[in-house]
Amino acid sequence: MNPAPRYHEYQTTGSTQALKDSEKEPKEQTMASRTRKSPEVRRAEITQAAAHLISQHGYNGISLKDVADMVGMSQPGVLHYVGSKEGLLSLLVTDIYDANGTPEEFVQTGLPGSDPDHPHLPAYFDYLVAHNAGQPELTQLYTVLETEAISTNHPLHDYFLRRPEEVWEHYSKFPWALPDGMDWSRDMQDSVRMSVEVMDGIQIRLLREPKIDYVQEWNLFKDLLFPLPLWDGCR
Amino acid sequence: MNPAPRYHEYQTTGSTQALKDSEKEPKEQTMASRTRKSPEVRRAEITQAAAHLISQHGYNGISLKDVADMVGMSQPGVLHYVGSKEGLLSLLVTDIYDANGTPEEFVQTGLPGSDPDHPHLPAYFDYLVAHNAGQPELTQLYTVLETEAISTNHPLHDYFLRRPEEVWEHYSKFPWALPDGMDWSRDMQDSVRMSVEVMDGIQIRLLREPKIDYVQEWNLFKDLLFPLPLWDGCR
DNA sequence: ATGATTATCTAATGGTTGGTAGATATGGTT
DNA sequence: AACCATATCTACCAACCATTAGATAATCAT
Repeated sequence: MNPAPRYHEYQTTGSTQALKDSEKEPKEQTMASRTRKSPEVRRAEITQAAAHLISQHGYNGISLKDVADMVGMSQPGVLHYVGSKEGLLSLLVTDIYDANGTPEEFVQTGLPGSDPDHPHLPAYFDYLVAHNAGQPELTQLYTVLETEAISTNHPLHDYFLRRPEEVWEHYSKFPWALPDGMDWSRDMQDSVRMSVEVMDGIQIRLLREPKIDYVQEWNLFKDLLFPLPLWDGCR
Repeated sequence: MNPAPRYHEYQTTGSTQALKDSEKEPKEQTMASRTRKSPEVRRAEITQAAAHLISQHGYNGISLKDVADMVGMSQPGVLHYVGSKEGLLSLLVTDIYDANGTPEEFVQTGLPGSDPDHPHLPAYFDYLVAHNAGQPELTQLYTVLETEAISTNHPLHDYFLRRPEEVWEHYSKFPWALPDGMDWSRDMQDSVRMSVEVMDGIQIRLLREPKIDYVQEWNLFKDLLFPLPLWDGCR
């Protein structure tokens, strides 16, 4: 009994992993039947599993085996799609990037009570916060990665290092509506930077007890950063 | 040549580590001479090395070997002091804990212009921020750990989860001076929570380009969170 | 049906990891 | 000078890691 496994016999994975068994996909696999899916579907599954695992354990905290287990295939199976562990992260980032909206989307769409030609910065932040609040896992993923990327040899180190400058330049491309007498480059640099800091701070707080509401918390800060008498006509 | 190493021959460590060679201690070790130090000194060296490495790469991002290399001894040598990798983290935390001041220190010491019997919350935050700004490595260590501890199986997970409540209870023990008509429990809960969020947000931003000044940035927020007309007499 | 393509697998490799066992040498005490 | 306690080392281990090589089977086009 229990002979040396013949070549094409499948084996149940007996993991001693940091991953809790309850977290694994219930992909029972019904022994000896390979399920073959289209690359698009598989890539999506892998991305989703990676997002879930990395948002919880960080990039350094997971292995390709963890992802493979969750998606119900072997570790080299995953590697076939992502090329390397770093490839997994790249795939994840680019995938999320074009699946989520940027300011353009907001500017085109607009928000109730805002002039599409002259969007308001605080209104956009409202939109952004609501968007993030509705995707807690992705938001957590971002928070985890942005701190993990402190390490100079982390694949995303440079990306996050340059982030503030990139954010500012990106925002500067839009014709934001401002209170009378205010100048974008002169007066809004602090506001944008501080708003990002606030959101990062709230996102850390979101992971703690007792729970708070992202939107509600942001509104408290919004009243401070964009006070009503001044921004009355622009909110 | 290159015979099987005899038992008591020392060997130069040939690492293929994630740790840059330039980061290693220049402990040349002059071959075949064990340097024996007092446990207190060694423990301090280990703590310092761990703080440095973990603040940069996270707990998951380093190995005991990394610490050993930096401190100039073998990996089991380090293990002799910390017992396990988790023990290293415990040692680090408790060590930092009693090496750094808590609000008590401030309340006793006071600050220029503040009544020792009735300290002011914004004044304490000024002190705290200045303290943290002066210890960038420890501050970064805190930021890294608090996000890494998102993972439910991270040794510090529960600690950070409970942090907000603990902070509030701790602060609530002091006879803070408040503006007229204000009640600590009723009116200051938001301020305390938001201040912590702001500091966490700033500390993330500190790791990015272009550089900002912690104290200066905090002052911007302080003016918003503790506005002058109201807190005039308490700052 | 046949065959090409390729998604997926098993097996194996070289390296690192945290941790253990036991030898050795060092510094302080007698 | 002899000795003890222990700090530190070398050697070893089992587990895990990312990655490669090559076999196999599922799907699709013909």
